[in-house]
Amino acid sequence: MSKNHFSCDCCAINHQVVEDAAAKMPDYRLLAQIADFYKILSDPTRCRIIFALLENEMCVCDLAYLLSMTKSSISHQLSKLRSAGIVRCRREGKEVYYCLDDDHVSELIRITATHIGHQEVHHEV
Amino acid sequence: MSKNHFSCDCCAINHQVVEDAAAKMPDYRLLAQIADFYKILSDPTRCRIIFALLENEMCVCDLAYLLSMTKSSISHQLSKLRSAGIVRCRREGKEVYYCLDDDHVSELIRITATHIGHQEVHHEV
DNA sequence: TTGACAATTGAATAGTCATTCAACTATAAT
DNA sequence: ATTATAGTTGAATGACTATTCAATTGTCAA
Repeated sequence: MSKNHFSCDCCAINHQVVEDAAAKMPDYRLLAQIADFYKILSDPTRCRIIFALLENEMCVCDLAYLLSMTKSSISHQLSKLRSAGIVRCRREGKEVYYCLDDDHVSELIRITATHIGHQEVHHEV
Repeated sequence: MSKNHFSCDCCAINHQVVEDAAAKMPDYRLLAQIADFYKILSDPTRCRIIFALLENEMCVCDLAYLLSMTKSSISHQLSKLRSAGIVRCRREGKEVYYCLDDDHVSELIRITATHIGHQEVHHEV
């Protein structure tokens, strides 16, 4: 994606402002983690899974049926959500039940939904 | 990306839970907007731009210098942030200055940074 | 007008990623 | 053991996207 992050093709114009911003900029590792976190939430299927699990745990079949998708693709996405620590699972017989594992995420997604929902009311997007 | 969202390869197991989730699921249009919103935040360059603009407005040169990237790539990303309503700009002579246009976003990204920061080490953001 | 610099833009490239498909594991029931 | 269902997994495919490159616009100064 990036070949060269270490050169720009110009000079800064407002040196003090740039210095201040540089001093407060989080290190790149944390920044990449933040972006990765948002990347997990940036897919409609994963968002729908999170919404589905807000109230109750569900097995893969339930989610596949609810979202009209194959078990395979649901399972792939659940795997990513699990790696990100957003859901966890438990096996019960043949079924594997998934639930949210991070209150922060449901909080965030509720805030965002409300925000965008309110935006819609005033000026349609 | 998706060829067919209208069929699953199984039946639901917990019908009541699925029905409840279906009743509370936001419509797909809102869900896609939520995912799109997160997609904007899911790129490290765009996250860095947002952090850079938390305190002061900056022109494209400043940002390019600060982030060690070309003006062109910064401009491309600013264009996306602008379409998403996250930044706005004003021209002053030859320069174009950008600033954040959405308190909600800076709030969200601060929350997330704190959350992730606390998860691993005690970074202050 | 000319030259220089700031910024934008479109096309091309290379990398990423969601879904599909097929093969596989795990569990339960007969 | 065999069969059926739930779920996982890896590879392939098609779509998407960040950066690069080249060309262009806008503004200022000489």
